[in-house]
Amino acid sequence: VATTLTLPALHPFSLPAVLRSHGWIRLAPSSADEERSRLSRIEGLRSGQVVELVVEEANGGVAVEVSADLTSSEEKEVEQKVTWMLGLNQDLSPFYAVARDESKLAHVEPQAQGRILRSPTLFEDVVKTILTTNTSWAGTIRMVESLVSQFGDPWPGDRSRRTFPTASHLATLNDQTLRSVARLGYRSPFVLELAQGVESGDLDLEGLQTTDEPTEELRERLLGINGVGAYSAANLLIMLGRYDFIPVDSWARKLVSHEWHNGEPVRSVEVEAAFERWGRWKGLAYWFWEWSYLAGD
DNA sequence: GGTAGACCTGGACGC
DNA sequence: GCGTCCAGGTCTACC
Repeated sequence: VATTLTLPALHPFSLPAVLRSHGWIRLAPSSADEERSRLSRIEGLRSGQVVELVVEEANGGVAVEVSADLTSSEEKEVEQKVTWMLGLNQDLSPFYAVARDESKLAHVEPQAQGRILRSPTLFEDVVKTILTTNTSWAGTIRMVESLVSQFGDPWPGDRSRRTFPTASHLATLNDQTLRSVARLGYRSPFVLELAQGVESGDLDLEGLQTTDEPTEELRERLLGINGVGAYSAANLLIMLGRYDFIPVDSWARKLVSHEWHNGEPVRSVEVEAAFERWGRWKGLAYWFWEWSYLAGD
């Protein structure tokens, strides 16, 4: 460890809660220990330097151990990336205020749930989201791992560990390579087109992290990406801190079906309707709901 | 504006 | 062994 940065977090904060927020932590180049108390990730900086970041909870915020000495601008970049990934500055108190009176959500505040793990760039999250569609979770893990191991930049400390590939690198590939090497199947042209759009500047994904435009317009932009449909757009909006839509997939339908419809099949309208009363917190209420199906009732 | 059918891939299942 | 199905959907072509 050459550099240690400490970053504050808005209270309440729990690193394990963020790392458990969904499966993202299991996708390369991120990983965690068994207890989900420690995040490790290989990250490429704008300077070209590739580092390992190890994040642990400390003093109500986090301590970030970096494998190399950093310039001040590199330090700032790491701070920004980790802050975004973990949502350190997210204020969820309005959500907690409405969640207190709902027994199925009463756990969120005491357990500091509500932050959802993000990738450092929206580009990476869009790619990963596209790679969750119409496949099994094992398939998603495999496809992401292929992209990283084939097209990521190696970390000098252990060259078998690599960064998530940049848009500019992926943009140079062709459809056949993504199919035959990374085994992305029909998703290959989606990922390629996305990378090329970002690389050319036609698609300003990273600007969406901070835009204040209405959620509906943001959603339309996301839907404009080939390969991103209703589910993916809702998923990405949640990562952007907009909770007005529910990412309805087969899993969501199963949960809602067992929660309120006796296990009978439900459509997406039923899923949406079930959380309508949560307004702008709809997506979070869905995400952190204490499902009876999972509790084994 | 709503809905069949096709779509890569690999693992699970039936026979 | 081999065919079929389908998994944390989306696009296109039609109504």
